[in-house]
Formats: sequence, structure tokens, C-alpha cells
Amino acid sequence: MNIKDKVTIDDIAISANVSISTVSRVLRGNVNVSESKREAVLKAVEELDYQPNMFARGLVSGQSMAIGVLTQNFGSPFYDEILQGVVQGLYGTDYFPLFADGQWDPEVELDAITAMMQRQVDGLIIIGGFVSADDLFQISNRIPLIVVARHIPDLEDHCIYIDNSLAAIKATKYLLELGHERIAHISGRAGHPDAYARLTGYKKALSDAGIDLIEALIVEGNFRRQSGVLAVETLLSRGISFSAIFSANDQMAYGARLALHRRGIRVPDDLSLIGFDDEPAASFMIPPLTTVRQPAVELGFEAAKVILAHLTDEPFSIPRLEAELVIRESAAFNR
Amino acid sequence: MNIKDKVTIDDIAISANVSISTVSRVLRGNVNVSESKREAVLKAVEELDYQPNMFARGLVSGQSMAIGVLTQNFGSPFYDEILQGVVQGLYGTDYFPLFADGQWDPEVELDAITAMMQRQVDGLIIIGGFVSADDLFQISNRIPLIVVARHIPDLEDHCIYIDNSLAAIKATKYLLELGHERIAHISGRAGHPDAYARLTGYKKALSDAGIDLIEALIVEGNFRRQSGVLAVETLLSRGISFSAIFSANDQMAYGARLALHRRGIRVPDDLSLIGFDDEPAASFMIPPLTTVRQPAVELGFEAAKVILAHLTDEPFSIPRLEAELVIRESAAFNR
DNA sequence: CCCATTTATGAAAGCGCTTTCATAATATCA
DNA sequence: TGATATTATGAAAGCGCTTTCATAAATGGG
Repeated sequence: MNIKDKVTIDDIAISANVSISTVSRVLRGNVNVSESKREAVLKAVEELDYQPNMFARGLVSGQSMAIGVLTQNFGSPFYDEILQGVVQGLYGTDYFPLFADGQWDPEVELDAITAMMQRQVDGLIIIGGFVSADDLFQISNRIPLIVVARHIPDLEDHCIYIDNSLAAIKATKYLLELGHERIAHISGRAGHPDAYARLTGYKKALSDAGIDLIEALIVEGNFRRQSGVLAVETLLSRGISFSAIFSANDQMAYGARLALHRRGIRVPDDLSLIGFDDEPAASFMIPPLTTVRQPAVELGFEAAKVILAHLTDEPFSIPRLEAELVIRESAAFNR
Repeated sequence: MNIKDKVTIDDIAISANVSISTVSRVLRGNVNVSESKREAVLKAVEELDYQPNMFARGLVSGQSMAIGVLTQNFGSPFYDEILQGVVQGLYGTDYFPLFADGQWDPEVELDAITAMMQRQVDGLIIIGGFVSADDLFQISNRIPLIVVARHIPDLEDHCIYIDNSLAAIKATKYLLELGHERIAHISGRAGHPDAYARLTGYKKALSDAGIDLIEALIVEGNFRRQSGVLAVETLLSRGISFSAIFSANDQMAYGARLALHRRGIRVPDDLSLIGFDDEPAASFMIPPLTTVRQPAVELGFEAAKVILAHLTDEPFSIPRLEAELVIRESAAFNR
């Protein structure tokens, strides 16, 4: 058919023997066009395999029909699930998602946001990340913005997130109910709000139960698997006894599990282990991991829906989602 | 500063008291402009926080400075690693990746490709997928195209992939060397070329070793974890003895591992297990999974580099990458 | 110190599309 | 049947930018 040279609206107009205005009209489909011309145009479009140039279209309409989606890392199960939610939420609509990877680095994130805004995205979904609240605030009054899995007080009605502290309380409480008193905690990356909230929840649950906090039972991880093994090594080397571990995410729980395995410590017979996130892989851990489920897909899905509502001026409200405990086999009664 | 209304090149021109031509020139930076005006322009750009409209720029230049990247599924570790490679390969260049998720569905894939082409991407990287060779061929002579992790005979010099059959031979051979003779195989999704190639390699290795193929030792999976557990159930229910399993990917190996765990079959003591891909999580399986490593990140990185070379008319050649066996602890001598 | 170059700059065209505006064709009603 | 309201259609403007073209200013050589 056509080799290389792009087919433009002019080609269609000529081929269908109408003006470009008419071509545009049948393509947009919102104005009256006689049946005969409509058919002629459609036929020409078909024959020449015409694909409208979104740049030209966007330039005049001011809309790109694209939504920028900034994730932190392709390959991070929790974030990937949110992404899937966004994909699902946008599928079948006229909007196309433009994804970017922030690499856990505020500078890269900002670059990506700039690049997306230069590409005239009609809205922005930012998943987690470290961009300052200030910057986000600036962005939010330039373009519809939804922040997922992160809570920014000044941007209350732009944030879809779950209460991490509450979720951590659920996890810790469950361990408490199983009779564990000396519960270790592998915390998340220092300075990360989620890490902080989960740690806070852990402490709260303990104090609510009237149990004294033992600082030596807390080890700092960075949310990555390897830091889970390191954490267990550290914990063990401290020589304090404990019967359960609450890990601030599943990834580190896997690492912890491996370290325990190497030491011949059985889970849950000798030690109970509980994670956070409920990644798809969690139910395939040996033994299947008891964890706190974050409704990741829903988070992404809702974000897509809310931003869509934004763009179409429909009313909407930020949904409030909650984490729930998923009981599997990695935690058992203390004995 | 500026609330909502977009700053255009005209605003800069007025503010810097020069013509828009001059503004454009200092921004593009390839023509002489007097130092004083250059500074004035830069200052205005800074003050007004001007961000060029890529649509306008792309419309006239015919270039979008964007590269479309089609993956199959955000959250699929192997694909995500390739994506990371692409991100790394493109980082710091003037090109921005536009990602799309094909959802393992040729129709969705085609839609995504269309959407990206309408957005005038300068090049396309397609990772795996089911788009017909024919369609890909069409695409390839419209736009620079690189296909990753898939081999299409007619598009030899557009494909970056590894020899899956050879890789499967390595895995099977290793099991053979460990003294296993009755080796089961959990194959990948029916109709998938990689699945077929790996199955072929498995058969080849057996026949090379003079071992008769036992059809009942082959179970069909679909590359997902759950199918791994099903596969083991099926295998076990067939009542044939076997001392090792070669799974066509790591995901199914995890599933298999869980099923084995449930049955109380120890790995590797009672049964050896070997995977394919070497996902990041593989080394955290209990026990750490022996597997065939696909150089996923490199695959993506090279794809980015090759397409970049394409776009800048630099010479390049398609790199040939190979899989290698990663020996960990899930496979042991047969006894 | 004058004429030929070179350099800096603005005006204007044009990228592919949408949409207003004007006009021609057609339908509607008293 | 004539006047008016509707409907269909093309011409043209304009979206924000890059780049050619033309011109004015600066430079240099004899």
C-alpha cells in the first residue's frame, strides 16, 4: 500500500473528493454530513490506512487524550499492580496512558513529569514517589492530578491511599492474638512515609497491648528483598529472643524467609512471619505468606476513574480504601 | 507564578523583547544569537517557567523524540526487567519512552501500536507479544522497529533474542549430568514460540543422551504460577515416577515448588527443580532456584541502543545474546 | 574608506488538524 | 409560492512551533 509517506487529511479529502473540513467532520462524528460523503470519506480512510496525527489534533484542540502515569519502578510488584489497575480503568476509554518510570529518584521523577507535561497530557497520575509536596501542589493547579498510594495533607482530595498505620496495627495485633509478645519489625526505607506509618502502627499496637517496646527488635530495611535477609542476620546477631517478625513489605519478608531457612529456623513452627502488601507472589512463598493486603489494583483503577471524571467534569469523590489481613500459613500460635 | 494559562513562545518573545524566531533559535541552540539576547531569552524562560509544546514542535519537525515501547504485562518479572533495560538505555538521551501494555492480547497490542504511531513515535520497541509477523513486517517499513525476546525469521535484523531451544538444552543437560533420567517438563503456554522452543530443547537434550521421551512426563502450563501447581498435581496423579522437573519459566517453578511443599516432597532432596528466566525473585525461592538466566536487562538495553543508532543513522549490528545456567540449590544429584 | 562577506534578526510560511464563518442548497410553513 | 429556517459544505484562520527567506548590521580586505 503506502510506503513510508504519511497519509494526511488532505489525501483523504482528495481521494474522497470533498474538503478537508468534511473529512474532519466525519472523523469527529459530531456534525451533519450527508451519507454519501460520509461513506466516501470512510472508504478513503480505509483504503489509504489513514491515521490522524495526534500532534496536529492536540495542537488545535488543546487536548492530547493522554494521561501521564508515573510509577516508581517497573518490576516492583506492588506498583505494577497499581499500574494494572490504571490500565484496566483506562481501557476502552478515549484516553491513552503514558507511563514513565521514576526510578525512586525525585530528580528523575521531575524530569519525567516535565516530559509528560510537554507532551500535553490531560491529566497526571503519580504513584508514590518522592516529589516534594510543594512541587505536587504546583502541578496540581496546572493540571488534574491524582496521587496514588501516598498521602499529602495539603492535597487531601487528590490522594488515593490506605491508612498504613492502621494496616500495620492489624498485622501486629494479629501476631499479638497468636500469643506473640516479642515481635520484631523490619522497617522500610528510612524517610519513606509508608515506612514510618507502618512502624508507627507497630508501636501503637504494642503499646495498646501494654507491651514495652524493645528498640533492639526493630531493624531498618529498604523495602528490597536483600535487606530482609540482612535484617534477620542483624536481629539474630543481637542475641535477643523473639518469636515473630512483622516485615514492612512482602519483599523483605521473602528475604527474611530465606535467611531463616539458611539458619534452619522453621516458619511458622519456630518463628512466625508476616508481611505487608500481599503481592501476587506472597501466596506462593514457602509457606504461603500471611500478610496485609493493600488493594493495589483497586487503587490504580479508582485513580483512573477519578481522573476520568475530572476530565469529563463529572462529579466524583475520592474513594477510601482499606487494607485487610490475609491469613495464610507463615504465622502460627506462639508456644 | 502562572496560573493555568500556558506560556507560549510568544510570551517569551515579548518578555525578552525579541522575535519568536530568536527564541526558537536559542532554545534549539544551533544558530548564532547574540549573547545579550540569548541571556534575555533564557531569563524569560526561567521566569515564566516556559515548557515548549511538544505537539507544536513535533508537528513541524516531524519528530516526536519519543520511542514507543510495547510490553506484554506490567508485573511480569521477565518483561519488567527488559523494560528496565530500555529505561536505562534511553536515560540521558533526548528520547523519551512511551510505554504500553499489550495484555497478552494481539488486539490490544495492535491498538496500542496504533495509538503510539498516531502519537508519532520515532521508533518502536516491541517486547514479545503475539502480533502477527505480517503486521510487524508492515510496521517495520513505516518506522524503525526492534522486536525483543522474539524471533521473526523475516525480520532477522530487527530481532534481539536468545536461542530458547539451546537454553533449554543447557538446563536439561545439567539435570542429566546430575544423574536424572526421568525428567518431567512443565511447558509454557500453548502456541507460544518460546514455549515451543524450550520444549524442543528439552526433547533434543534427552534424545542426544539416548533417553526415550516419555510423553506422560510433559505437562502443559501457561507460564503463570498457578499452572505450576496444577502441573505438579497432574504429574503426580499420572503415577509415573520422575526425579526432576524442568519448568519452562520461573513462575511455574514457584507454583511447582508450592505444590511439592504441600505434598511434603522435599526439594532438592526428593526432587530436583529447575526453572527458566532467572527472575530477581528466583534466588529467594526456598531453596534458591537453579535456573537458566535470560539476560533480560541487557536485552532491553541493547534494544534501546540499537533503535537509537537507527534514529541517528549510526552504524549498528544486532547483538547476539546467550542464556546461561545459574546453579543454585534446587537441583541436586539423583540418588 | 568602499564593496564584498559574514552574521544576527525578524517576517512569514507551513506542519496537519479543528472549528468558525460564510454561503449554497434544501426543507418548512403560512 | 415566496419568505424563512435548516442543513450541508468549503474557505480560511489559527493552534505553537521551526525554518527559510530577506534584510539590516557588522566585519574584513584591498
